[in-house]
Amino acid sequence: MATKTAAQRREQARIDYDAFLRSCPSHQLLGRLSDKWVSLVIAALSTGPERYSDLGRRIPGVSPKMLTQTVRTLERDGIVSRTVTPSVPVRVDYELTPLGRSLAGLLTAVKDWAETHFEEVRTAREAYDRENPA
Amino acid sequence: MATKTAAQRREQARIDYDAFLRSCPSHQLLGRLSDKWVSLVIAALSTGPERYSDLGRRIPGVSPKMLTQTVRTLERDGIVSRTVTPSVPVRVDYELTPLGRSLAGLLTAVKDWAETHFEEVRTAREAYDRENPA
DNA sequence: CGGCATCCTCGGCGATACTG
DNA sequence: CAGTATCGCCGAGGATGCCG
Repeated sequence: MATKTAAQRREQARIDYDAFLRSCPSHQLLGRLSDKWVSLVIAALSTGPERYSDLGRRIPGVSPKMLTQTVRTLERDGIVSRTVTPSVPVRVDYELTPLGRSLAGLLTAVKDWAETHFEEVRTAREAYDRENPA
Repeated sequence: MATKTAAQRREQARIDYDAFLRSCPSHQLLGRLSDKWVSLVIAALSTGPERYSDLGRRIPGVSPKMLTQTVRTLERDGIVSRTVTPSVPVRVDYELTPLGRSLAGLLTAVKDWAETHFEEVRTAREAYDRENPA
């Protein structure tokens, strides 16, 4: 068939989107921040440096794998720094870089927003659920 | 065996985490915002009301399903409003509520941060990749 | 046009076990 | 202690088709 299917058109859109992402820094970083654990790790580090296992304990439900993965990408992006102390046993500390601290400030603002407006959201949800009974 | 395995301990942690989430509004909303499309939809609406299909076009790569899903939860949370004009064909407009607009301001701040600091991030990535080949 | 139900895939993530 | 390697599952999300 000569005419494109909806799927083909959307795939084209995906390609365009990738190109768009490559040329659009902000969306790239925005996407990174949308990761479930990223905000939690940054929040956990915003009060000061933390060891690997302490981090794991402060973020309930995270697996070692995801913790490492998250912390790695954040290190790569220059958001956190990783310090290895070659004692026995080894000790590894993670800490927000200045860059990371500036970002943490913004996330804190979002968190504060969530706290102040949660009541409104809850009310809105209840109203919505009342009007749209399952 | 009487002693708990690591998995059991983490599952317990998950349960604790769920309870924590239920009692901790900010993390609940934070989680919601971590959704990939949420920030994009809010960003797309921050410049003004938009029709359903226009939204879809302004957010490359989104499927109708996800667009609807995202926009629904945002409506439920009182972040966006949905206006149906029962003409033929139907016309549906989405718009940020005042609540949504206050949130959009914060997300814009994050976006601005991303734009200002993207160079630093890029540099950090290159340095990291140079030191950690493959 | 806008939207929902259904099916199906595919990769993210958790569990487990092993190393420096 | 701080990871890495491997496997397997499950559910988010894309494709498709049908309604108001």
